[in-house]
Amino acid sequence: MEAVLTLSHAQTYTASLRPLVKQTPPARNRLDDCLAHASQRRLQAKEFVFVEGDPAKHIYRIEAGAVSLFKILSDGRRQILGFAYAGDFIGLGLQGEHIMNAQAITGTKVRSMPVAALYQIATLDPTLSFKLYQTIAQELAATRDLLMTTGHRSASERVASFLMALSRRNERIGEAANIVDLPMTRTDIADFLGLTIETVSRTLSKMKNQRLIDLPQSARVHLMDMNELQRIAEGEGSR
Amino acid sequence: MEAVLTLSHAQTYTASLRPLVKQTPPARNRLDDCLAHASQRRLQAKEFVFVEGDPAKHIYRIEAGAVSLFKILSDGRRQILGFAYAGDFIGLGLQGEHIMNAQAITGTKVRSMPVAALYQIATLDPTLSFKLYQTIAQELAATRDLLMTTGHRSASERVASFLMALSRRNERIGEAANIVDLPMTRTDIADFLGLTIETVSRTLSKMKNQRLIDLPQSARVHLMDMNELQRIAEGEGSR
DNA sequence: CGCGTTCTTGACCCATATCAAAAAGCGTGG
DNA sequence: CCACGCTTTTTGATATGGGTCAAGAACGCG
Repeated sequence: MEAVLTLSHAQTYTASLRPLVKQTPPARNRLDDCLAHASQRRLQAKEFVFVEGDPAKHIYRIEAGAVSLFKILSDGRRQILGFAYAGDFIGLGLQGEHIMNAQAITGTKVRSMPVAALYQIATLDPTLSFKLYQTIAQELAATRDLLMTTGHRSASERVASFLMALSRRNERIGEAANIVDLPMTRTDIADFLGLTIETVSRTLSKMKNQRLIDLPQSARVHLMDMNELQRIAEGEGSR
Repeated sequence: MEAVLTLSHAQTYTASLRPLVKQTPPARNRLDDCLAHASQRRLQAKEFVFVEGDPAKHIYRIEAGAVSLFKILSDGRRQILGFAYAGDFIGLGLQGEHIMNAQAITGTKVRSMPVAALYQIATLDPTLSFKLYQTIAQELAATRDLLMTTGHRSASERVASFLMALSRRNERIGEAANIVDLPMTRTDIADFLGLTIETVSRTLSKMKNQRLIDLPQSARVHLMDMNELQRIAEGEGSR
């Protein structure tokens, strides 16, 4: 438990910093201004945006691609805490060090700005502080959701709730709710949901056989029966 | 994911609002003043301090006893998110509704003050806002810890890390690190760690047989080999 | 002392992990 | 365009940790 404030990313699971951007036009403009001048970086899959222990001097906005956020346990096991996509902010640490790793899962573009600049904007626009507060509260809620998901649920429930979360995200950004892309590997999904890759794969295959989903490619899922998937995600399935 | 700020408790696992109280004498005094006048409530075991959905109008400081904080899944399963003990604050919701339940696990005394009063104190002492921010950041870290614990770990690892967390808390408040009280039931521990009561019980019995702990009473644990327990907690045990 | 609750222990079973190998993608270079 | 090798995914066979069901034992508590 670090003493300093370590809000260290703005995004897990389904949450997003988007509300911040939407709800405060002045801050949004200043942020965008700042980010427009900010340096852009291109990353290949598997490159790191930042690593646990790095000084948290910048925040990053993902322009394109996707990033996984994870911690490594002392025995080498990995827990992915969330995925961040285009439009999301990550690395929102106000001081100290990053307390997790951020790694591109596909080709990714990010823009970065110094945390100090964010501070300054927050000074100019006091509501931004509150928005930051909201963001971390949202993130806490997302982490709790994940905890509930991995704590007691079966493999089918976990996978179904993962797919439905991605579907809801698509809906939110105006894309087809019934077609879900999986830019992350099976290993990433497994480490997020607390399963093994084999179980993730088997569970998806089983859902395919049950005509709940289709898998035209391994990185693309068609949700055929979203009602049933939702029921399974909520634990009302075969249990 | 609620839109409003829903910092809804100040305490999970090992974290505590104590730093806030320690580090800001002016706020501390005002808080204490306010709490001294505040109404006290006595609760028996199993009585609720507040329930999910209640309007979050007050914050509570636990004067004596212990409280569990939990959410109920749609299928009835329960996830305990943390335990709060004397000195801890709970129900720190700034607006909206409580997003979890708080239930006494033993006879408990709490004092409450209106959230509005907290607001006022925060206005007088701007550092309090930052402390609140710290508190929620700390809670996020605690929730992530719990996620790491329940996500991938074996029963022994979970139980060991639970015991060591309680031991560290004892150390922090100046009590014997090697004697741990378990005011909560096995069911509570199980719902916290994502196990069943039988597995919790068996794991404790196994540790007793291995002379890692002693169980003079079911609610009291003597940590006989804290080094080994720590190793197990970190996943370096029999794995 | 007796009754209800909680805890412990035992026997069995099942979901998921583990180990292993085949199949499917996918980029590279000819 | 195909062939090659590497990585990722899928599928199969088996093992096992913890869940489930059941029955005692211990512990309050009136």
